[in-house]
Amino acid sequence: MTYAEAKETFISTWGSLGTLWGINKAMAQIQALLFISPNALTTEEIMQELQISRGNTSMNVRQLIDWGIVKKELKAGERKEYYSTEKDVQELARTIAKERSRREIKPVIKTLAEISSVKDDGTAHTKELIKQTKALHDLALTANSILEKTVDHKQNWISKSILRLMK
Amino acid sequence: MTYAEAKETFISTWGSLGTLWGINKAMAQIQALLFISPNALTTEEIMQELQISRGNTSMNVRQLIDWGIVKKELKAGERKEYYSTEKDVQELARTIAKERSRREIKPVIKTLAEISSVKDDGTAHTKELIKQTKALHDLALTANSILEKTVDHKQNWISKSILRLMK
DNA sequence: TTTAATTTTCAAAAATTATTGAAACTTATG
DNA sequence: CATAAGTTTCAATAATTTTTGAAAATTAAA
Repeated sequence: MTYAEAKETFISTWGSLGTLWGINKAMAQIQALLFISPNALTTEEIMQELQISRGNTSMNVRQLIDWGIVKKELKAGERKEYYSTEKDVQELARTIAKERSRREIKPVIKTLAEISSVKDDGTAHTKELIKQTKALHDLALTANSILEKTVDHKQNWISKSILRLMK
Repeated sequence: MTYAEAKETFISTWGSLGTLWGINKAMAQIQALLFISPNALTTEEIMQELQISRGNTSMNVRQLIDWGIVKKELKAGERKEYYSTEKDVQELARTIAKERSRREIKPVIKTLAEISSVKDDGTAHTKELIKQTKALHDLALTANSILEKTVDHKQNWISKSILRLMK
């Protein structure tokens, strides 16, 4: 496999994985490109490499910045903006986990709490709804708590010790 | 909140969450409906409750069956098929984790292994590609391993002991 | 200021993904 | 076997999401 092939495969694989997990392809591919690039890139370079429009690049870079995954870099004496992504995989995972928790999981937990406290009118339907949404609420709380602990844990999350504990 | 409102909110919330995570809305909503239903439902009932077509129902129920989340039930003396979903949230989480690992994570790990073993031609670009995809490969392997351990672990995954260990 | 480089916005177009519904298929029953 | 109940398939259509590109906005330098 040549460098060019490896690069293309990586960017396209990352794009597809993103799509599968509800992240748009351009956004995932921009992140992939920055992730393997030794230096920060300009809008022009991103457009060129991924063959996407200026508007698309601008919007998706902004989203990546909103997610806290990409940073703007300004070079002395240059007008253009340069973009770079978080290079440390663990920090990257932490940031993504934190954001998905904040944006998606926490709001669902709140909704589940409301739903599961619906007044019990004694019917089987209502009883089942309460039982099941309570169980889901519990699971979501615990899973989210682990996610958050993981996120705070500065060193070696996904540590060998946890793995050992689970064997 | 009345039962009807709670039910509607649950189904619609679950559908939206699914969409956000790359699962189609109808599929997520069918699962949600079965999840809070005290008894197994027929195609007709699902269509009726969710206001979706027969074809849509058929295809998405099939997908849920493929994922191992929904089971067909046959009632003695009845021609119709009844569908029910896994009711235990932990078992549900395990099944979903296992499937996403098998379908999505493992193939990516394989690709990352291939990419990261590209021949090092000494350029900065190649060196960075190798370094970064290796790191990602490592992370994915560890994360997937935890997922698998979790899945095998019959009792109390996401257990209090792990939580305690991480505090 | 004025000009020019660069980024952002957003309506329109394109691409993708989901849904419908009717025909084809399957299978249990009289 | 013939019929009817029920399920699946899939081409056409609809809905949604993404992308484009040019105009507007912003900002740095002349």
